[in-house]
Amino acid sequence: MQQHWITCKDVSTKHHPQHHPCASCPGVTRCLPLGLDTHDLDQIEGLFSPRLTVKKGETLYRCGDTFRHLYAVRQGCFKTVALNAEGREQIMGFQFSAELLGMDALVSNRHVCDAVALETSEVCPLHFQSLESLAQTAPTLLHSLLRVLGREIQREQALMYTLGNPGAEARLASFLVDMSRRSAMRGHDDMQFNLPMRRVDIASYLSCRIETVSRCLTQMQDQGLIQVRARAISLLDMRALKALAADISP
Amino acid sequence: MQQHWITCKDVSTKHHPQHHPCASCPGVTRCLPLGLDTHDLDQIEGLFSPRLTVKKGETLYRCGDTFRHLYAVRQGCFKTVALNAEGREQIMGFQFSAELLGMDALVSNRHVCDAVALETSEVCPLHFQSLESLAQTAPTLLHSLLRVLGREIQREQALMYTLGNPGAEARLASFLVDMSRRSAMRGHDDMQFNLPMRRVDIASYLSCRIETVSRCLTQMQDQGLIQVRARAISLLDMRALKALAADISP
DNA sequence: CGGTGACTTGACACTGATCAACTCATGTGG
DNA sequence: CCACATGAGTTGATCAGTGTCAAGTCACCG
Repeated sequence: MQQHWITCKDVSTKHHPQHHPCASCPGVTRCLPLGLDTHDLDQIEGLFSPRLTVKKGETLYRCGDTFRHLYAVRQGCFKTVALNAEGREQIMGFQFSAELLGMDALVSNRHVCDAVALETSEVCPLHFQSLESLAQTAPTLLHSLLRVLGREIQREQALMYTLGNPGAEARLASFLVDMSRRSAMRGHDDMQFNLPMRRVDIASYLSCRIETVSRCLTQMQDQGLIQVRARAISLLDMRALKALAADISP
Repeated sequence: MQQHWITCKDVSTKHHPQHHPCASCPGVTRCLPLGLDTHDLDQIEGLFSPRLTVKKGETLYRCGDTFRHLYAVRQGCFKTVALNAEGREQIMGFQFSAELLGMDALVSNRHVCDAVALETSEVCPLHFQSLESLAQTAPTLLHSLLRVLGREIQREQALMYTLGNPGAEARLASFLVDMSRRSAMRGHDDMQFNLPMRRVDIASYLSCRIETVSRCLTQMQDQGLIQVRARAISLLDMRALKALAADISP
Protein backbone atom coordinates (compact mmCIF):
# COMPACT_ATOMS: atom_id res chain seq x y z
CA MET A 1 0.00 0.00 0.00
CA GLN A 2 1.30 3.40 -0.89
CA GLN A 3 1.72 6.37 1.34
CA HIS A 4 -1.20 8.75 1.65
CA TRP A 5 -0.66 12.44 1.12
CA ILE A 6 -3.56 13.89 3.01
CA THR A 7 -2.99 17.59 3.30
CA CYS A 8 -6.45 19.08 3.08
CA LYS A 9 -7.18 20.59 6.47
CA ASP A 10 -10.75 21.66 5.83
CA VAL A 11 -12.63 20.71 8.96
CA SER A 12 -15.58 19.50 6.97
CA THR A 13 -13.69 16.91 4.95
CA LYS A 14 -13.86 13.33 6.05
CA HIS A 15 -11.38 10.58 5.17
CA HIS A 16 -12.68 7.30 3.92
CA PRO A 17 -10.62 4.31 4.95
CA GLN A 18 -11.41 2.38 1.77
CA HIS A 19 -9.08 1.94 -1.17
CA HIS A 20 -10.10 3.12 -4.60
CA PRO A 21 -11.20 0.39 -6.88
CA CYS A 22 -11.21 2.55 -10.00
CA ALA A 23 -12.43 -0.47 -11.90
CA SER A 24 -15.68 -0.33 -9.96
CA CYS A 25 -16.04 3.46 -10.07
CA PRO A 26 -18.98 4.57 -12.18
CA GLY A 27 -16.77 7.22 -13.79
CA VAL A 28 -13.82 4.98 -14.59
CA THR A 29 -14.08 5.29 -18.34
CA ARG A 30 -14.47 9.05 -18.28
CA CYS A 31 -11.94 10.05 -15.64
CA LEU A 32 -8.16 10.16 -16.01
CA PRO A 33 -7.63 6.42 -16.64
CA LEU A 34 -9.30 6.67 -20.01
CA GLY A 35 -7.71 4.04 -22.19
CA LEU A 36 -5.48 2.52 -19.54
CA ASP A 37 -5.02 -1.25 -19.38
CA THR A 38 -5.55 -3.14 -16.15
CA HIS A 39 -1.91 -2.98 -15.17
CA ASP A 40 -1.84 0.81 -15.52
CA LEU A 41 -5.10 0.94 -13.63
CA ASP A 42 -3.50 -0.91 -10.71
CA GLN A 43 -0.71 1.63 -10.71
CA ILE A 44 -2.93 4.67 -10.83
CA GLU A 45 -5.05 3.41 -7.99
CA GLY A 46 -1.93 3.63 -5.87
CA LEU A 47 -1.83 7.37 -6.61
CA PHE A 48 -5.16 8.13 -5.05
CA SER A 49 -5.20 9.30 -1.50
CA PRO A 50 -8.30 8.24 0.41
CA ARG A 51 -11.44 9.90 -0.80
CA LEU A 52 -12.60 13.17 0.70
CA THR A 53 -16.12 14.32 1.36
CA VAL A 54 -16.78 18.05 1.00
CA LYS A 55 -20.08 19.32 2.30
CA LYS A 56 -22.31 21.67 0.37
CA GLY A 57 -20.99 25.21 0.41
CA GLU A 58 -17.56 24.29 1.74
CA THR A 59 -14.28 24.53 -0.15
CA LEU A 60 -12.06 21.72 -1.43
CA TYR A 61 -9.21 24.18 -1.86
CA ARG A 62 -8.82 27.92 -1.78
CA CYS A 63 -7.12 30.49 -3.91
CA GLY A 64 -3.48 30.64 -2.79
CA ASP A 65 -3.34 27.08 -1.41
CA THR A 66 -0.28 25.08 -2.36
CA PHE A 67 -0.96 22.71 -5.23
CA ARG A 68 -0.38 19.06 -4.37
CA HIS A 69 -3.30 17.14 -5.82
CA LEU A 70 -5.59 17.04 -8.76
CA TYR A 71 -9.06 15.96 -7.71
CA ALA A 72 -11.36 13.65 -9.62
CA VAL A 73 -14.98 14.33 -8.70
CA ARG A 74 -16.46 10.96 -7.80
CA GLN A 75 -19.86 12.23 -6.84
CA GLY A 76 -21.51 15.63 -6.60
CA CYS A 77 -20.39 18.86 -8.17
CA PHE A 78 -18.27 21.98 -7.68
CA LYS A 79 -17.86 25.50 -8.91
CA THR A 80 -14.45 27.13 -9.33
CA VAL A 81 -14.32 30.83 -8.49
CA ALA A 82 -11.51 33.26 -9.22
CA LEU A 83 -11.34 36.55 -7.37
CA ASN A 84 -8.94 39.43 -7.71
CA ALA A 85 -7.49 41.93 -5.27
CA GLU A 86 -10.50 44.25 -5.64
CA GLY A 87 -12.81 41.40 -4.73
CA ARG A 88 -14.65 40.80 -7.99
CA GLU A 89 -15.65 37.14 -8.22
CA GLN A 90 -15.83 35.25 -11.49
CA ILE A 91 -17.09 31.68 -11.86
CA MET A 92 -14.56 29.87 -14.06
CA GLY A 93 -16.36 26.56 -14.38
CA PHE A 94 -18.55 23.84 -12.97
CA GLN A 95 -17.22 20.34 -12.38
CA PHE A 96 -19.40 17.24 -12.20
CA SER A 97 -18.62 13.64 -11.39
CA ALA A 98 -15.82 12.07 -13.45
CA GLU A 99 -14.39 15.52 -14.19
CA LEU A 100 -11.08 16.83 -12.89
CA LEU A 101 -10.36 19.80 -10.63
CA GLY A 102 -7.20 21.76 -9.95
CA MET A 103 -5.48 22.09 -13.32
CA ASP A 104 -5.31 25.86 -12.89
CA ALA A 105 -2.37 25.42 -10.52
CA LEU A 106 0.09 23.52 -12.72
CA VAL A 107 2.41 26.45 -13.38
CA SER A 108 2.41 28.52 -10.25
CA ASN A 109 2.04 25.61 -7.80
CA ARG A 110 -0.71 27.65 -6.15
CA HIS A 111 -4.38 27.40 -6.82
CA VAL A 112 -5.81 30.53 -8.40
CA CYS A 113 -9.43 29.59 -7.73
CA ASP A 114 -11.61 28.52 -4.86
CA ALA A 115 -13.30 25.17 -5.45
CA VAL A 116 -16.66 25.18 -3.71
CA ALA A 117 -18.98 22.18 -3.43
CA LEU A 118 -22.45 22.93 -4.80
CA GLU A 119 -23.77 19.86 -3.05
CA THR A 120 -22.15 17.44 -0.65
CA SER A 121 -19.57 15.74 -2.83
CA GLU A 122 -16.87 13.11 -2.90
CA VAL A 123 -13.50 13.55 -4.60
CA CYS A 124 -10.51 11.29 -5.23
CA PRO A 125 -7.29 13.27 -4.60
CA LEU A 126 -4.53 12.40 -7.04
CA HIS A 127 -1.01 13.26 -5.91
CA PHE A 128 0.40 15.18 -8.82
CA GLN A 129 4.12 14.61 -8.30
CA SER A 130 3.53 10.87 -8.14
CA LEU A 131 1.37 11.06 -11.22
CA GLU A 132 4.12 12.90 -13.06
CA SER A 133 6.74 10.34 -12.00
CA LEU A 134 4.54 7.44 -12.96
CA ALA A 135 3.86 9.01 -16.35
CA GLN A 136 7.58 8.53 -17.06
CA THR A 137 7.19 4.79 -17.03
CA ALA A 138 3.62 4.27 -18.24
CA PRO A 139 3.15 5.60 -21.78
CA THR A 140 -0.61 5.19 -21.72
CA LEU A 141 -0.80 7.15 -18.48
CA LEU A 142 1.27 9.97 -19.95
CA HIS A 143 -0.97 10.00 -22.98
CA SER A 144 -4.08 10.14 -20.79
CA LEU A 145 -2.63 12.96 -18.74
CA LEU A 146 -1.88 14.99 -21.85
CA ARG A 147 -5.37 14.33 -23.15
CA VAL A 148 -6.89 15.50 -19.88
CA LEU A 149 -4.94 18.75 -20.00
CA GLY A 150 -5.82 19.12 -23.66
CA ARG A 151 -9.47 18.67 -22.85
CA GLU A 152 -9.27 21.46 -20.28
CA ILE A 153 -7.66 23.75 -22.86
CA GLN A 154 -10.40 22.87 -25.31
CA ARG A 155 -13.14 23.43 -22.71
CA GLU A 156 -11.82 26.90 -21.96
CA GLN A 157 -11.53 27.78 -25.63
CA ALA A 158 -15.11 26.71 -26.24
CA LEU A 159 -16.20 28.87 -23.32
CA MET A 160 -14.26 31.87 -24.65
CA TYR A 161 -16.02 31.40 -27.95
CA THR A 162 -19.38 31.29 -26.19
CA LEU A 163 -18.61 34.41 -24.17
CA GLY A 164 -17.80 36.17 -27.41
CA ASN A 165 -21.35 35.64 -28.55
CA PRO A 166 -23.32 38.87 -28.24
CA GLY A 167 -26.75 38.36 -26.73
CA ALA A 168 -27.34 36.80 -23.35
CA GLU A 169 -29.89 34.41 -24.82
CA ALA A 170 -27.27 32.77 -27.04
CA ARG A 171 -24.87 32.33 -24.13
CA LEU A 172 -27.59 30.88 -21.92
CA ALA A 173 -28.68 28.47 -24.65
CA SER A 174 -25.05 27.40 -24.97
CA PHE A 175 -24.88 26.84 -21.23
CA LEU A 176 -28.02 24.70 -21.21
CA VAL A 177 -26.83 22.58 -24.14
CA ASP A 178 -23.53 22.04 -22.34
CA MET A 179 -25.29 21.03 -19.14
CA SER A 180 -27.43 18.62 -21.16
CA ARG A 181 -24.40 17.04 -22.83
CA ARG A 182 -22.66 16.56 -19.50
CA SER A 183 -25.81 15.15 -17.93
CA ALA A 184 -25.81 12.56 -20.70
CA MET A 185 -22.10 11.88 -20.09
CA ARG A 186 -22.97 10.91 -16.55
CA GLY A 187 -25.59 8.53 -17.86
CA HIS A 188 -28.51 10.76 -16.93
CA ASP A 189 -31.28 12.30 -18.95
CA ASP A 190 -30.13 14.90 -21.47
CA MET A 191 -33.55 16.53 -21.87
CA GLN A 192 -34.41 16.96 -18.22
CA PHE A 193 -32.02 17.70 -15.40
CA ASN A 194 -31.37 19.80 -12.34
CA LEU A 195 -29.11 22.82 -12.24
CA PRO A 196 -27.13 22.48 -9.02
CA MET A 197 -25.88 26.08 -9.06
CA ARG A 198 -27.63 29.31 -8.15
CA ARG A 199 -28.79 31.75 -10.80
CA VAL A 200 -26.16 34.21 -9.69
CA ASP A 201 -23.46 31.62 -10.44
CA ILE A 202 -24.83 31.08 -13.92
CA ALA A 203 -24.87 34.85 -14.40
CA SER A 204 -21.24 35.22 -13.36
CA TYR A 205 -20.19 32.28 -15.53
CA LEU A 206 -21.92 33.83 -18.55
CA SER A 207 -20.77 37.37 -17.76
CA CYS A 208 -24.16 38.91 -17.21
CA ARG A 209 -26.49 39.77 -14.30
CA ILE A 210 -28.85 37.52 -12.41
CA GLU A 211 -31.86 39.48 -13.65
CA THR A 212 -30.81 38.85 -17.23
CA VAL A 213 -30.51 35.11 -16.61
CA SER A 214 -33.93 35.09 -15.00
CA ARG A 215 -35.55 37.08 -17.80
CA CYS A 216 -33.93 34.97 -20.52
CA LEU A 217 -35.10 31.74 -18.90
CA THR A 218 -38.65 33.11 -18.72
CA GLN A 219 -38.43 34.27 -22.30
CA MET A 220 -37.15 30.91 -23.54
CA GLN A 221 -39.95 29.23 -21.66
CA ASP A 222 -42.52 31.54 -23.27
CA GLN A 223 -41.08 30.61 -26.66
CA GLY A 224 -41.54 26.92 -25.87
CA LEU A 225 -37.85 26.13 -25.92
CA ILE A 226 -37.56 25.00 -22.32
CA GLN A 227 -39.59 24.49 -19.20
CA VAL A 228 -38.32 25.91 -15.93
CA ARG A 229 -39.45 25.02 -12.44
CA ALA A 230 -36.97 26.45 -9.95
CA ARG A 231 -33.71 24.57 -10.69
CA ALA A 232 -35.37 21.80 -12.66
CA ILE A 233 -34.97 22.32 -16.39
CA SER A 234 -36.61 20.51 -19.29
CA LEU A 235 -35.32 21.09 -22.79
CA LEU A 236 -38.26 21.05 -25.17
CA ASP A 237 -36.59 22.02 -28.44
CA MET A 238 -32.96 20.95 -28.50
CA ARG A 239 -32.53 21.82 -32.18
CA ALA A 240 -33.62 25.41 -31.62
CA LEU A 241 -31.40 25.70 -28.54
CA LYS A 242 -28.36 24.48 -30.44
CA ALA A 243 -29.11 26.91 -33.24
CA LEU A 244 -29.34 29.73 -30.70
CA ALA A 245 -26.10 28.66 -29.03
CA ALA A 246 -24.07 28.80 -32.26
CA ASP A 247 -21.08 27.10 -30.60
CA ILE A 248 -17.93 25.82 -32.18
CA SER A 249 -18.00 22.25 -33.41
CA PRO A 250 -17.61 19.89 -30.42
CA MET B 1 20.26 13.76 -37.83
CA GLN B 2 16.64 12.92 -37.25
CA GLN B 3 13.91 12.53 -39.78
CA HIS B 4 11.95 15.61 -40.74
CA TRP B 5 8.17 15.57 -40.55
CA ILE B 6 7.31 18.35 -42.90
CA THR B 7 3.62 18.24 -43.54
CA CYS B 8 2.65 21.85 -43.92
CA LYS B 9 1.67 22.34 -47.53
CA ASP B 10 1.05 26.05 -47.43
CA VAL B 11 2.60 27.38 -50.60
CA SER B 12 3.99 30.38 -48.81
CA THR B 13 6.04 28.44 -46.29
CA LYS B 14 9.72 28.08 -46.92
CA HIS B 15 11.99 25.44 -45.44
CA HIS B 16 15.24 26.49 -43.94
CA PRO B 17 18.05 24.02 -44.35
CA GLN B 18 19.69 24.95 -41.04
CA HIS B 19 19.53 22.98 -37.84
CA HIS B 20 18.08 24.55 -34.75
CA PRO B 21 20.63 25.58 -32.26
CA CYS B 22 18.15 26.21 -29.46
CA ALA B 23 21.06 27.29 -27.32
CA SER B 24 21.58 30.29 -29.59
CA CYS B 25 17.88 31.08 -30.02
CA PRO B 26 16.93 34.39 -28.41
CA GLY B 27 13.84 32.71 -26.93
CA VAL B 28 15.57 29.65 -25.51
CA THR B 29 14.84 30.41 -21.88
CA ARG B 30 11.19 31.23 -22.50
CA CYS B 31 10.22 28.51 -24.97
CA LEU B 32 9.57 24.85 -24.21
CA PRO B 33 13.09 23.98 -23.01
CA LEU B 34 12.68 26.12 -19.94
CA GLY B 35 14.78 24.52 -17.24
CA LEU B 36 16.31 21.81 -19.40
CA ASP B 37 19.98 20.89 -19.02
CA THR B 38 22.32 20.81 -22.00
CA HIS B 39 21.78 17.11 -22.60
CA ASP B 40 18.01 17.53 -22.75
CA LEU B 41 18.52 20.50 -24.99
CA ASP B 42 20.47 18.34 -27.44
CA GLN B 43 17.60 15.87 -27.48
CA ILE B 44 14.88 18.41 -28.00
CA GLU B 45 16.72 20.00 -30.88
CA GLY B 46 16.32 16.68 -32.65
CA LEU B 47 12.55 17.13 -32.40
CA PHE B 48 12.42 20.30 -34.39
CA SER B 49 11.68 20.02 -38.05
CA PRO B 50 13.35 22.71 -40.14
CA ARG B 51 11.98 26.15 -39.51
CA LEU B 52 9.10 27.47 -41.54
CA THR B 53 8.48 30.99 -42.72
CA VAL B 54 4.86 32.11 -42.92
CA LYS B 55 4.20 35.35 -44.73
CA LYS B 56 1.98 38.07 -43.37
CA GLY B 57 -1.68 37.18 -43.71
CA GLU B 58 -1.09 33.52 -44.53
CA THR B 59 -1.96 30.55 -42.34
CA LEU B 60 0.36 28.20 -40.49
CA TYR B 61 -2.49 25.73 -40.06
CA ARG B 62 -6.21 25.78 -40.58
CA CYS B 63 -9.21 24.65 -38.62
CA GLY B 64 -9.70 20.94 -39.34
CA ASP B 65 -6.06 20.22 -40.21
CA THR B 66 -4.60 17.09 -38.67
CA PHE B 67 -2.50 17.86 -35.62
CA ARG B 68 1.11 16.77 -35.93
CA HIS B 69 3.23 19.60 -34.58
CA LEU B 70 3.29 22.20 -31.94
CA TYR B 71 4.93 25.36 -33.21
CA ALA B 72 7.28 27.60 -31.30
CA VAL B 73 7.19 31.12 -32.69
CA ARG B 74 10.79 32.07 -33.32
CA GLN B 75 10.09 35.46 -34.79
CA GLY B 76 7.01 37.47 -35.63
CA CYS B 77 3.48 36.92 -34.38
CA PHE B 78 0.21 35.14 -35.05
CA LYS B 79 -3.46 35.30 -34.24
CA THR B 80 -5.55 32.18 -33.67
CA VAL B 81 -9.11 32.37 -34.95
CA ALA B 82 -11.98 29.98 -34.23
CA LEU B 83 -15.03 29.95 -36.44
CA ASN B 84 -18.24 27.96 -36.20
CA ALA B 85 -20.61 26.53 -38.78
CA GLU B 86 -22.53 29.83 -39.03
CA GLY B 87 -19.30 31.64 -39.82
CA ARG B 88 -18.85 33.80 -36.73
CA GLU B 89 -15.15 34.39 -36.15
CA GLN B 90 -13.63 34.76 -32.72
CA ILE B 91 -10.00 35.62 -32.03
CA MET B 92 -8.80 33.19 -29.35
CA GLY B 93 -5.33 34.63 -28.80
CA PHE B 94 -2.20 36.30 -30.10
CA GLN B 95 1.16 34.51 -30.07
CA PHE B 96 4.51 36.26 -30.09
CA SER B 97 8.04 34.97 -30.35
CA ALA B 98 8.98 32.30 -27.81
CA GLU B 99 5.32 31.38 -27.37
CA LEU B 100 3.75 28.11 -28.46
CA LEU B 101 0.98 27.46 -30.99
CA GLY B 102 -1.30 24.49 -31.55
CA MET B 103 -2.22 23.25 -28.08
CA ASP B 104 -5.91 23.49 -28.97
CA ALA B 105 -5.61 20.23 -30.92
CA LEU B 106 -4.29 17.88 -28.23
CA VAL B 107 -7.56 16.02 -27.68
CA SER B 108 -9.23 15.85 -31.05
CA ASN B 109 -6.05 15.57 -33.12
CA ARG B 110 -7.49 18.29 -35.31
CA HIS B 111 -6.85 21.98 -35.04
CA VAL B 112 -9.93 23.94 -34.05
CA CYS B 113 -8.46 27.32 -34.99
CA ASP B 114 -6.78 28.96 -37.93
CA ALA B 115 -3.34 30.32 -37.10
CA VAL B 116 -2.69 33.43 -39.19
CA ALA B 117 0.59 35.32 -39.34
CA LEU B 118 0.16 39.01 -38.45
CA GLU B 119 3.56 39.72 -39.92
CA THR B 120 6.00 37.55 -41.80
CA SER B 121 7.08 35.08 -39.15
CA GLU B 122 9.30 32.11 -38.46
CA VAL B 123 8.23 29.05 -36.47
CA CYS B 124 10.00 25.93 -35.21
CA PRO B 125 7.70 22.91 -35.75
CA LEU B 126 7.93 20.40 -32.93
CA HIS B 127 6.73 16.89 -33.75
CA PHE B 128 4.33 16.10 -30.95
CA GLN B 129 4.47 12.29 -30.99
CA SER B 130 8.23 12.43 -30.75
CA LEU B 131 7.99 14.98 -27.98
CA GLU B 132 5.61 12.71 -26.08
CA SER B 133 7.93 9.71 -26.50
CA LEU B 134 10.95 11.67 -25.44
CA ALA B 135 9.11 12.94 -22.38
CA GLN B 136 9.03 9.32 -21.20
CA THR B 137 12.78 9.27 -20.80
CA ALA B 138 13.60 12.89 -19.95
CA PRO B 139 11.96 13.95 -16.67
CA THR B 140 12.84 17.61 -17.11
CA LEU B 141 11.30 17.58 -20.57
CA LEU B 142 8.08 16.06 -19.25
CA HIS B 143 8.00 18.66 -16.52
CA SER B 144 8.52 21.45 -19.05
CA LEU B 145 5.78 20.09 -21.27
CA LEU B 146 3.33 20.00 -18.37
CA ARG B 147 4.30 23.52 -17.41
CA VAL B 148 3.72 24.74 -20.94
CA LEU B 149 0.23 23.20 -21.02
CA GLY B 150 -0.43 24.57 -17.55
CA ARG B 151 0.58 28.02 -18.71
CA GLU B 152 -1.89 27.82 -21.58
CA ILE B 153 -4.65 26.82 -19.14
CA GLN B 154 -3.69 29.74 -16.93
CA ARG B 155 -3.61 32.16 -19.86
CA GLU B 156 -7.11 31.17 -20.90
CA GLN B 157 -8.43 31.45 -17.37
CA ALA B 158 -6.97 34.93 -17.02
CA LEU B 159 -8.65 35.88 -20.30
CA MET B 160 -11.99 34.48 -19.14
CA TYR B 161 -11.67 36.59 -16.03
CA THR B 162 -10.93 39.66 -18.12
CA LEU B 163 -13.88 39.02 -20.43
CA GLY B 164 -16.09 38.81 -17.35
CA ASN B 165 -15.23 42.41 -16.57
CA PRO B 166 -18.11 44.64 -17.54
CA GLY B 167 -17.00 47.79 -19.31
CA ALA B 168 -15.00 47.76 -22.52
CA GLU B 169 -12.48 50.18 -21.02
CA ALA B 170 -11.45 47.68 -18.34
CA ARG B 171 -10.99 44.91 -20.89
CA LEU B 172 -8.97 47.14 -23.18
CA ALA B 173 -6.76 48.28 -20.30
CA SER B 174 -6.21 44.63 -19.44
CA PHE B 175 -5.26 43.92 -23.03
CA LEU B 176 -2.74 46.77 -23.13
CA VAL B 177 -1.15 45.73 -19.84
CA ASP B 178 -0.83 42.18 -21.18
CA MET B 179 0.76 43.41 -24.41
CA SER B 180 3.16 45.48 -22.35
CA ARG B 181 4.13 42.54 -20.16
CA ARG B 182 4.77 40.35 -23.18
CA SER B 183 6.74 43.08 -24.91
CA ALA B 184 8.98 43.14 -21.85
CA MET B 185 9.25 39.32 -21.94
CA ARG B 186 10.71 39.61 -25.42
CA GLY B 187 13.23 42.09 -24.11
CA HIS B 188 11.53 45.11 -25.64
CA ASP B 189 10.15 48.27 -24.14
CA ASP B 190 7.16 47.76 -21.86
CA MET B 191 5.95 51.36 -22.05
CA GLN B 192 6.06 51.80 -25.79
CA PHE B 193 5.32 49.16 -28.38
CA ASN B 194 3.52 48.37 -31.60
CA LEU B 195 0.26 46.48 -31.85
CA PRO B 196 0.71 44.08 -34.77
CA MET B 197 -3.00 43.29 -35.05
CA ARG B 198 -5.87 45.27 -36.55
CA ARG B 199 -8.42 47.03 -34.38
CA VAL B 200 -11.06 44.56 -35.49
CA ASP B 201 -8.94 41.70 -34.13
CA ILE B 202 -8.62 43.43 -30.78
CA ALA B 203 -12.38 43.97 -30.78
CA SER B 204 -13.10 40.30 -31.46
CA TYR B 205 -10.58 39.21 -28.84
CA LEU B 206 -12.23 41.46 -26.24
CA SER B 207 -15.77 40.65 -27.35
CA CYS B 208 -16.79 44.11 -28.45
CA ARG B 209 -16.99 46.13 -31.67
CA ILE B 210 -14.26 47.92 -33.52
CA GLU B 211 -15.95 51.29 -32.87
CA THR B 212 -15.87 50.63 -29.16
CA VAL B 213 -12.16 49.82 -29.26
CA SER B 214 -11.52 52.98 -31.22
CA ARG B 215 -13.56 55.16 -28.89
CA CYS B 216 -12.01 53.67 -25.77
CA LEU B 217 -8.49 54.24 -27.09
CA THR B 218 -9.36 57.86 -27.82
CA GLN B 219 -10.94 58.25 -24.42
CA MET B 220 -7.94 56.75 -22.62
CA GLN B 221 -5.71 59.08 -24.58
CA ASP B 222 -7.83 62.08 -23.57
CA GLN B 223 -7.48 61.00 -19.95
CA GLY B 224 -3.71 60.94 -20.32
CA LEU B 225 -3.40 57.19 -19.75
CA ILE B 226 -1.91 56.33 -23.11
CA GLN B 227 -0.79 57.87 -26.34
CA VAL B 228 -1.99 56.37 -29.60
CA ARG B 229 -0.58 56.93 -33.04
CA ALA B 230 -2.05 54.34 -35.38
CA ARG B 231 -0.67 51.03 -34.09
CA ALA B 232 2.05 52.59 -31.97
CA ILE B 233 1.05 52.72 -28.32
CA SER B 234 2.72 54.50 -25.43
CA LEU B 235 1.59 53.74 -21.92
CA LEU B 236 1.75 56.94 -19.89
CA ASP B 237 0.19 55.82 -16.62
CA MET B 238 0.77 52.15 -16.02
CA ARG B 239 -0.55 52.29 -12.47
CA ALA B 240 -3.89 53.69 -13.58
CA LEU B 241 -4.11 51.16 -16.40
CA LYS B 242 -3.53 48.27 -14.04
CA ALA B 243 -6.15 49.63 -11.68
CA LEU B 244 -8.60 49.86 -14.57
CA ALA B 245 -7.77 46.34 -15.73
CA ALA B 246 -8.54 44.77 -12.35
CA ASP B 247 -7.06 41.41 -13.44
CA ILE B 248 -6.41 38.36 -11.35
CA SER B 249 -3.03 38.21 -9.69
CA PRO B 250 -0.40 37.16 -12.28
C1' DC C 1 -3.29 59.83 -58.46
C1' DG C 2 -7.18 56.92 -57.62
C1' DG C 3 -8.49 52.92 -55.14
C1' DT C 4 -8.60 50.21 -51.23
C1' DG C 5 -8.69 48.91 -46.56
C1' DA C 6 -7.96 50.51 -41.80
C1' DC C 7 -9.53 53.53 -38.64
C1' DT C 8 -12.26 57.36 -36.48
C1' DT C 9 -16.24 59.97 -35.34
C1' DG C 10 -21.17 61.02 -34.93
C1' DA C 11 -26.26 59.97 -34.34
C1' DC C 12 -29.44 56.88 -32.80
C1' DA C 13 -31.49 52.46 -31.09
C1' DC C 14 -31.56 48.76 -28.13
C1' DT C 15 -29.73 45.33 -25.05
C1' DG C 16 -28.80 44.59 -20.59
C1' DA C 17 -27.33 46.86 -16.00
C1' DT C 18 -29.22 48.97 -12.07
C1' DC C 19 -32.46 49.79 -8.49
C1' DA C 20 -36.54 48.52 -6.24
C1' DA C 21 -40.49 45.83 -4.98
C1' DC C 22 -42.38 41.57 -4.58
C1' DT C 23 -42.98 36.29 -4.14
C1' DC C 24 -41.55 32.09 -2.43
C1' DA C 25 -39.21 28.55 0.18
C1' DT C 26 -36.56 27.51 4.20
C1' DG C 27 -35.10 27.72 8.78
C1' DT C 28 -35.28 29.69 13.65
C1' DG C 29 -36.94 30.61 18.06
C1' DG C 30 -40.53 31.87 21.24
C1' DC D 1 -47.63 26.40 15.61
C1' DC D 2 -46.93 30.87 14.22
C1' DA D 3 -44.08 35.11 13.66
C1' DC D 4 -40.13 36.38 11.72
C1' DA D 5 -35.77 36.61 9.34
C1' DT D 6 -33.12 35.18 5.50
C1' DG D 7 -31.74 34.08 0.95
C1' DA D 8 -33.10 32.81 -3.79
C1' DG D 9 -35.52 34.12 -7.52
C1' DT D 10 -38.82 36.95 -10.44
C1' DT D 11 -40.64 41.08 -12.41
C1' DG D 12 -41.01 46.05 -13.50
C1' DA D 13 -39.17 50.83 -14.52
C1' DT D 14 -35.45 53.48 -15.82
C1' DC D 15 -31.05 54.59 -17.77
C1' DA D 16 -26.18 53.95 -19.33
C1' DG D 17 -23.11 51.61 -22.26
C1' DT D 18 -22.51 49.65 -26.67
C1' DG D 19 -24.02 48.00 -30.91
C1' DT D 20 -25.44 49.60 -35.38
C1' DC D 21 -25.41 52.43 -39.33
C1' DA D 22 -23.47 56.08 -41.87
C1' DA D 23 -20.08 59.42 -43.17
C1' DG D 24 -15.65 60.94 -43.26
C1' DT D 25 -10.35 60.75 -42.58
C1' DC D 26 -6.06 58.63 -43.09
C1' DA D 27 -2.35 55.71 -44.78
C1' DC D 28 -0.68 52.73 -48.02
C1' DC D 29 0.00 50.60 -52.70
C1' DG D 30 -0.33 49.85 -57.45
